[in-house]
Amino acid sequence: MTEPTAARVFQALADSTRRDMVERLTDHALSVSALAAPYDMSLTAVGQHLAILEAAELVVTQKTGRVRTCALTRSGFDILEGWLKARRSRWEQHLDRLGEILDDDHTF
Amino acid sequence: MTEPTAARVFQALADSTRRDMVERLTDHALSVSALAAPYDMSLTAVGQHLAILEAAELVVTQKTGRVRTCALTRSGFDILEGWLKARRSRWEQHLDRLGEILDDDHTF
DNA sequence: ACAATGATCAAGTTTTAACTTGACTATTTC
DNA sequence: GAAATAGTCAAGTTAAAACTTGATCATTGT
Repeated sequence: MTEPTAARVFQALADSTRRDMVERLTDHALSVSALAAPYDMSLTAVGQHLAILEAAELVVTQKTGRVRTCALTRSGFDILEGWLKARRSRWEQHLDRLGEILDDDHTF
Repeated sequence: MTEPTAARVFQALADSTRRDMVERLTDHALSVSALAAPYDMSLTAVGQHLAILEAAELVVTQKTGRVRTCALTRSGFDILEGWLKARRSRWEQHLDRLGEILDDDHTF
């Protein structure tokens, strides 16, 4: 619902449990309980993580009967990629100037 | 140095001040004071943010005299891109299965 | 019908991250 | 060599995430 800014996506992926959820959802969709199974935390907590992943548009869910099924969705990842590409292209325009200041070959 | 895992990079970029710092460093290298100038916080706080960006290998710094110059560096961004690409490619192998469960065209 | 399952809500606690203060060091500049 | 500038350190506070507990609800299986 809320707009999936880069802020939301980075915040969502900053947590290791949520990154692991994304990891596991990469292979197959899962119910909330199935998603929760490996973690040593309450189902409520998992639901809270899920809400954050949904707000970041990394995950979509759909409730059928009493089961909510969770799957990855594209938009959050697209935002991430867009953010990266934007910075990569701006960086390339300024190589020269940075080179003058830091003659470190790791310089972005 | 600490290894720049995806965890560190996402955590670093989860904070809006740090994202803004990256934003500003995209155009030109800056001293710590210059970097701190726009923010309504102590120089110490800025130094702490900087340390996090360095640990994530998004920024490199170099002290010459009493001035520390900060510039973007490649590795953190490469890790981010690698993480994204890895998930994109694994996702493509499972389109079919997800399609069965959620017939939502937003499905990742 | 009733028990079990899957999930959700409101309201608290705990843990972690962000930020502050005050003192201190090293380099310049006057 | 004194004063201003640039940055750093240790230790504390504040604010924000992460997580819990104890209900509650709707759906499904017996």
